[in-house]
Amino acid sequence: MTNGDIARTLERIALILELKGGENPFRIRAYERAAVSVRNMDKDVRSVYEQGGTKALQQLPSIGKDLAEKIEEMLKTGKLAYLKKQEKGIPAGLITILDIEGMGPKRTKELWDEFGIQSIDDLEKLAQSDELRTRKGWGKKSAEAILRGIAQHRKMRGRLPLPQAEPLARELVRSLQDCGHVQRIEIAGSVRRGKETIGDIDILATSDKPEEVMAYFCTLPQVESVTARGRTKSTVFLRAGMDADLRIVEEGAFGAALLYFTGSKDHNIRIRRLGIVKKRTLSEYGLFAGTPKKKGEKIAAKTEEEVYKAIGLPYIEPELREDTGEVQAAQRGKLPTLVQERDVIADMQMHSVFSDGKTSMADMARAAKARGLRYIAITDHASPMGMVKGIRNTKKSVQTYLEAIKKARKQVPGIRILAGAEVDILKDGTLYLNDELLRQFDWIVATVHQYFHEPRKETTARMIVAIRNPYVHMIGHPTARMLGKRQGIAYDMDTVLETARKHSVAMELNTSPDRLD
DNA sequence: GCCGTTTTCGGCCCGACTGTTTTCAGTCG
Ligand SMILES: Nc1nc2c(ncn2[C@H]2C[C@H](O)[C@@H](COP(=O)(O)OP(=O)(O)OP(=O)(O)O)O2)c(=O)[nH]1
Ligand SMILES: [Mg+2]
Ligand SMILES: [Mg+2]
Ligand SMILES: [Zn+2]
Repeated sequence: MTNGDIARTLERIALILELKGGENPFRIRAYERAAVSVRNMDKDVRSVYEQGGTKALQQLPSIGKDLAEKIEEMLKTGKLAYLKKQEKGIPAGLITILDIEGMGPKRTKELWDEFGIQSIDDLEKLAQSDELRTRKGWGKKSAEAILRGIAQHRKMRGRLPLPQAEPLARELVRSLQDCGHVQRIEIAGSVRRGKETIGDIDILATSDKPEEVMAYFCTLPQVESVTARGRTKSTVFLRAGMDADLRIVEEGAFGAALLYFTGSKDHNIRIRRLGIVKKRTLSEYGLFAGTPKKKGEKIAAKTEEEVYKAIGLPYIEPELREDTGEVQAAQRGKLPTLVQERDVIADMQMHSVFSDGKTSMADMARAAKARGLRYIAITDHASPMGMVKGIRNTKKSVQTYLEAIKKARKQVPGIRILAGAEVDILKDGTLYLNDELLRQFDWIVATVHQYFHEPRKETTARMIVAIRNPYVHMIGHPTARMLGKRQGIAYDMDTVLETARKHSVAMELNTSPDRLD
């Protein structure tokens, strides 16, 4: 079980407890929080457990004694008796109904109890029939909303990788700017936080004519259907197969609203609790004295910095706002400095037309020089896989490649060009190129391109063998994952990182949009 | 179920939109 598997199991427990009803909502929330915590954690839960047992698990945020034991059971057996027990009597399809917009646990349970629906298809038939309307509280519009929700669900593409979602968000912003009544406008939510995958697009704006902008938003050509439309907030379903939310606020509350709408939800809750401690209330409208019911004067709202400052925190970068310890770090003045684009002084992973690249070595060197990079490494593929063009495991092939690099150096003076290669790590951890060939390079990037599903222990050993190879300088795209397509390979990351540190081998932070590895 | 400048019990974020509601529950951000 990976962190993701554990998170999904905890989430499932939360959903089932909600569906059954009568459960303490805060207990349900505890399962949800734990799921988010495990999913966002930079540590591998299995490694934590193997090193420190349930005691160590309990040190993890939102994991206490009970959940530590449940996680232990999951890691040991791959199953969880508690979930099995709770699941009894709950049809599997029932939980999928919760994916329909507007169908929460209460309404789903009601229709299950009253009409015996067990799946989205059952729900659809019910909403199309006259039967539903016989029940108090379920009118014509309710049935329509259900059918709309089901139609959206069937076209929904699920969480999209950031590089696919961000252009959609930018396009929406451009469209809204054309409306003429938009003053400020920002992308918020998970896109602004730079999350790897995006559930929906969130946009915040100010306007002199909010109603008109909302009407404009809901009738954009990108919009397939409208889920909710109010004065300050609307939700639409895009033809692209994803939701978009627009929030419009007063100029004077833009900072507080941006803070709220950027999230994450758990970050919001964390900083709102800091407010409560000081007898203050934080919402998207600002930081106020008093409680929600007895709200006093406004203390801060204009900018995010101002709001953070008023609750005693320095500005926290959106990328850090996941409630993974950033608030505590901020309180202690220990926030990390994030890498900026201007920090990049070299490109150590570049593919030319010699393998799967689209550009010549010389053209890339020129472009790098123009961007002010100090040096680059050409790292064409060296892979045994037939379909990958590139460097072969022969003296002649390597010679041809190195000569091409030499030629590029002559063509583009004024930037250092390292002779590198991205060499496949074979099943046993050895490299595709033999040592005699490897030693002719300046820079060796070792990467996994096959045998993705080997057992964890073997993969850990395989990575260690690769790192110990004296010719290897860097492990490229360390987990080999592809966002939305392929899970990363599983190994004991802590042990591998420790080995890499010991041997001074770099771990690449691969920023290819579909890897973010 | 978790957690602690409210420390081991008693809280747990705050507000918008929808529908059929005569006063608010459910769902969602
Ligand atoms: N205070 C508070 N804020 C919330 C809550 N739910 C959502 N938000 C805020 C923070 C979120 O980042 C923002 C947008 O909500 P989304 O549901 O779109 O979440 P987000 O964009 O973070 O992730 P996503 O990729 O869309 O799943 O709204 C909540 O329950 N409480
Ligand atoms: Mg979102
Ligand atoms: Mg949203
Ligand atoms: Zn690769």
